Amino acid sequence: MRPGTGPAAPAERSDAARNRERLVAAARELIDECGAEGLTMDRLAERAGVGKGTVFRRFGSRAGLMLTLLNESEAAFQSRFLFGPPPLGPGAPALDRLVAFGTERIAYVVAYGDLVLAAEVASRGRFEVPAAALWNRHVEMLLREARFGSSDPWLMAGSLTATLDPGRLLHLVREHGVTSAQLAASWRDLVTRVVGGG
Amino acid sequence: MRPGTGPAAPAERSDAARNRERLVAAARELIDECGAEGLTMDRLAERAGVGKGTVFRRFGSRAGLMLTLLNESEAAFQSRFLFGPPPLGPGAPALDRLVAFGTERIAYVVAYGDLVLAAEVASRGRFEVPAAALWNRHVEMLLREARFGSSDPWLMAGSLTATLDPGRLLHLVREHGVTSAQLAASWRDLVTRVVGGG
DNA sequence: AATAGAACCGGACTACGGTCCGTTTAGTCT
DNA sequence: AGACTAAACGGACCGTAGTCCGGTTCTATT
Repeated sequence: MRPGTGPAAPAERSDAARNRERLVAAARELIDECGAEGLTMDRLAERAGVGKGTVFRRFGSRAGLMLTLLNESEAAFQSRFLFGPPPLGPGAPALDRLVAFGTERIAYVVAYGDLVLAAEVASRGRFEVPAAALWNRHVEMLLREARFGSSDPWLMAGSLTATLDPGRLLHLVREHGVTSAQLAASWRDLVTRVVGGG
Repeated sequence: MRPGTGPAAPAERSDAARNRERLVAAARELIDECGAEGLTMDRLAERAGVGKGTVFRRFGSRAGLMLTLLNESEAAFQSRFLFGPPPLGPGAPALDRLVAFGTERIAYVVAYGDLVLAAEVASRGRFEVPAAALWNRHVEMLLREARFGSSDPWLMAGSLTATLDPGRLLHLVREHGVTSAQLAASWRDLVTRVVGGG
């Protein structure tokens, strides 16, 4: 993905770089025009003027493509809760950070909607997304910091993040008219009880 | 699905009934032989000696088929927590019933594994499963009964049941070696804190 | 029993994600 | 420059879920 990341990254070939740019640009166009569900791998290949094999070489799968498209904003979100200002970033009490984490995640999911959904389709991949492991650990750390006693904090963190599942959140918003504010309030309530009850 | 269910159920034609039985039997055979992922709609049609269109007429989709196959055991589970003996059924304190509900659900999901997973693939269908709505209401009722104060009990019930997502549970069991007992303990801890903190 | 029409049947067809492998091309080394 | 190698390329190909429609079979009505 990012050349220069590893110690022995073998330098991306120029034609590959050109095609990657074309593909990403074409993908953004298609999503603007037809929505995320209108983006098929065949159409993308045709639009970008490359073969279908090239698309899969780049991104591995449709989910991988979506992940790439989300990469920027996803990375921004991560650095915000890892290094950013409180209450999301370090410096605030753990409970406040937990509440902020959920609130921001809800806003993120609601904003990017279909894209997030499409990124987690791969039946096997729904829990292999590297970001998911990071969130889990982050929440686990905050639980420990909040003196979360007894029981396995890692499992509890998984339960809490499961609550933020994009499919669920978007379903509630779109089919039941639930607002982001209500979701955030419910999250606050949940984590407050979980942390407070320890 | 079940003839005679509705007030004006137009009586299933005999050939349709015969084919339905053949299909269900063939589906069970195929799952025994190849596992749930080895059951394709084409193979099923061939095995049952009917056309592919017939399969889709009966079940609507692959997820619908899986739901049909699960129907019996699912119905048994439902009647157990609706009418069965305590602590799962009525008669026990709400918190005990909540704990029992999660424990039993976890056991159910781990037992039926792939089948449950296959039943909820349909991206749109993951929350349209009628049973899901029932569980949600059941948990909501128990929360209210436990004097769950402040915040929306329906949303909180949704959060709690999201925790029991089959994909998540099976991932933990299969990829991380978590046991049903650990999952049940985590669930007990979660609901205890949620109810206790109200 | 004959008839009409609804329900059912089958399998060809489409769209899609993903794989494969023979061909081409960008870098590198002499 | 010329040759060599590894990587990238492209599009034919596959398996799958789901749709469609012309032909067939059942059931109700008379």
